[in-house]
Amino acid sequence: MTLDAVARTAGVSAATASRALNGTARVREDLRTRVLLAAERLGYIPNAHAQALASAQSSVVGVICHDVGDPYFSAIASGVMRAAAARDLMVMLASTFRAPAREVAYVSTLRAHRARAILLIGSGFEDTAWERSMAAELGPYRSSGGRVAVVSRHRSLRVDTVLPENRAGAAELARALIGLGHRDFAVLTGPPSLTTVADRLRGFRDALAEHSIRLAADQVVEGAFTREGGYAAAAELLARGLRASCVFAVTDVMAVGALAALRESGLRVPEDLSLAGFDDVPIVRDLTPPLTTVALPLVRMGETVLDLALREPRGQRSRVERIAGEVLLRGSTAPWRGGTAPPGSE
Amino acid sequence: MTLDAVARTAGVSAATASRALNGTARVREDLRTRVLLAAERLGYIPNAHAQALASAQSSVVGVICHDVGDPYFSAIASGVMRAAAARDLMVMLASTFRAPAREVAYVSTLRAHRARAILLIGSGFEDTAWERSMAAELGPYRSSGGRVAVVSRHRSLRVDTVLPENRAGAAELARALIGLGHRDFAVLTGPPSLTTVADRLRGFRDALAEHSIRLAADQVVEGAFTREGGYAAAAELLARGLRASCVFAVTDVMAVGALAALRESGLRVPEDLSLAGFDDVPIVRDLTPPLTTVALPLVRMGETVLDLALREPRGQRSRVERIAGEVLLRGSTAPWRGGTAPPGSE
DNA sequence: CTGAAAGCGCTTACAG
DNA sequence: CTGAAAGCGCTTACAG
Repeated sequence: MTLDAVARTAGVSAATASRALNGTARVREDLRTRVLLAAERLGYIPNAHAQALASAQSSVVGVICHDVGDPYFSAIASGVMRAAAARDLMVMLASTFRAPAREVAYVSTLRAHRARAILLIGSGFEDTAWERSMAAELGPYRSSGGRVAVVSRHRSLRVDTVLPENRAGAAELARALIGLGHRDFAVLTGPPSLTTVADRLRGFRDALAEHSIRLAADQVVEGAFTREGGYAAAAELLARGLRASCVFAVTDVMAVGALAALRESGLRVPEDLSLAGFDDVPIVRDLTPPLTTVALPLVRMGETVLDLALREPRGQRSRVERIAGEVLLRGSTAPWRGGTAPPGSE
Repeated sequence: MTLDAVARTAGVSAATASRALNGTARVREDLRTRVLLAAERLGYIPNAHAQALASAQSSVVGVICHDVGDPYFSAIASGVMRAAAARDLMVMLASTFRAPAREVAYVSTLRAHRARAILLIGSGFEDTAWERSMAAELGPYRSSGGRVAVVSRHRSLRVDTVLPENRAGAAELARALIGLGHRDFAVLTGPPSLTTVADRLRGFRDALAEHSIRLAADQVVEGAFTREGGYAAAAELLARGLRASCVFAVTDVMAVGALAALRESGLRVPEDLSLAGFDDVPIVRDLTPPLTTVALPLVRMGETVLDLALREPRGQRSRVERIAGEVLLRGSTAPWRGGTAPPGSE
């Protein structure tokens, strides 16, 4: 079924059929009707590739995340999908399974598909080699009209960014925890090359420093950015000898794993140990106890990043949409030792 | 950057350049090298649309699910992504947000994109009108070489299917629960037009009937297929007057909502009431108590459905890959009233 | 408003 | 093994 066939059975030229079907130009009413009818009758479906080739623009946007199976990305992706549907765009989704090289390769593939926009979800890497090759892909893409937007800080990419305030959020969380009376902390952290990890750790540390609290080196344990990573990190922390009354896992997903590990070792949360995460992925409010965390509006961030990518740029500068995190004190954190905490928090 | 430009700077014809780049035919070694070098130097990226148009085949597969934000779909999608990556295929993902009409529309769009395969994830609808329009899309697509595969039962679609044994799984769960001594059950169910809901409900009911247990009409409450749906359904059940010692939510996601509602009303799980779900989505083992459920290998199902779609069909018959569910008795279900249950289960 | 024609960037018989 | 040429199925100036 081609346009030509439709045109022929409608008794018009392909040009007219195209215009009638797409509404790109005025077409005499009766011709229009005939074309539409013919298309309907023949079950005509346009060839998106031919359209893209002829018009030099496609209706797909590319989204690259680390793993759709992770609730953080799945929530953001959900927001992107919603925004894409509203604009009649299709989404090409790629999971890198956390391999930076694959991320670059996917950008290249997305360029081949002439994606109207490319969205990088998920933390950037503080890795010069990676940045260089990523920039090498993104540069030509953008100068040929492609739009790029990212979620999270990507150091030198200079692209439109939806920027969760990781540092401020972690700092505020730390202050709230201090407000509960805690003075000894441990941190379960992720791969240090991820900007998200670096920022959260730094914010947390800075806020502790405000109160002259130091984070002992052996109380900071690194793990993979997954539930299993959180589990292993917590186990390692216990093996090293826990000297904290409160543990901060830099993501909720890690916190979930940590909770399991702590439980298995016989520790009660929050009675023996408080635990906090970051992100507020959908499930953590349903844990027992519900997890204290820094809430990010993940779905909205997904909508925003697509909007940002597609919105007409006004100048040279890349735009940054800051997203504040909201500290949610829930059941997984308790006042220290039965509550010597001051009433007003902080 | 076009193929022609590469060919020209390499001093060969476009045909040769194409063959060298794609490895589709033998090319004299020195020419091949020159082409590859030229492409590299020019930063050549092929136009996937032109390739698809000229070769009449694309390298994308389409996936339609209800909502990527839901852990069930996100896990399956993760499996699809992995399988797609292994085959160097890109995935076009669509979320219908549970609107059947949108599902049909997406199939049409995917046809326009000449997707090599279309995967329908998520339950079918027992709705004749829907089936008719879906079949009207799928038929022409398949006879023009498109592959289709689905997860879950889609009544009359006659396509390759990854079929979780919902009925058998729910029946086995019921037997295990009866084995714990329970005799009074309530069910939190989803939209009855979904085949998944119908099958699970039926399997559960049938197994109860084997033991002459009837499910009272007012103890079966319908809710949306979401956490909120489960929450509301549980609340409604309580409002009607709970007369069960064990509640079965037809999906884990609903069970999570139900657990919250039960808790809020002051009921303890499993001391006052046992609760079970279905699917074993990643989080439920981390709930407190961990949820009893029927485990489905979701990620593997995602891999399987893509493999199935792409595997060369051998005959006319559609293939069915049955997936057994494994009953996992965890902490959310307890023996009835302190355990009159027989030792061996069942 | 309508149509003939060129062109989008590739691939692939078809000759050589 | 290599190249000239046709063709994939559209869109869109350009005339009329």
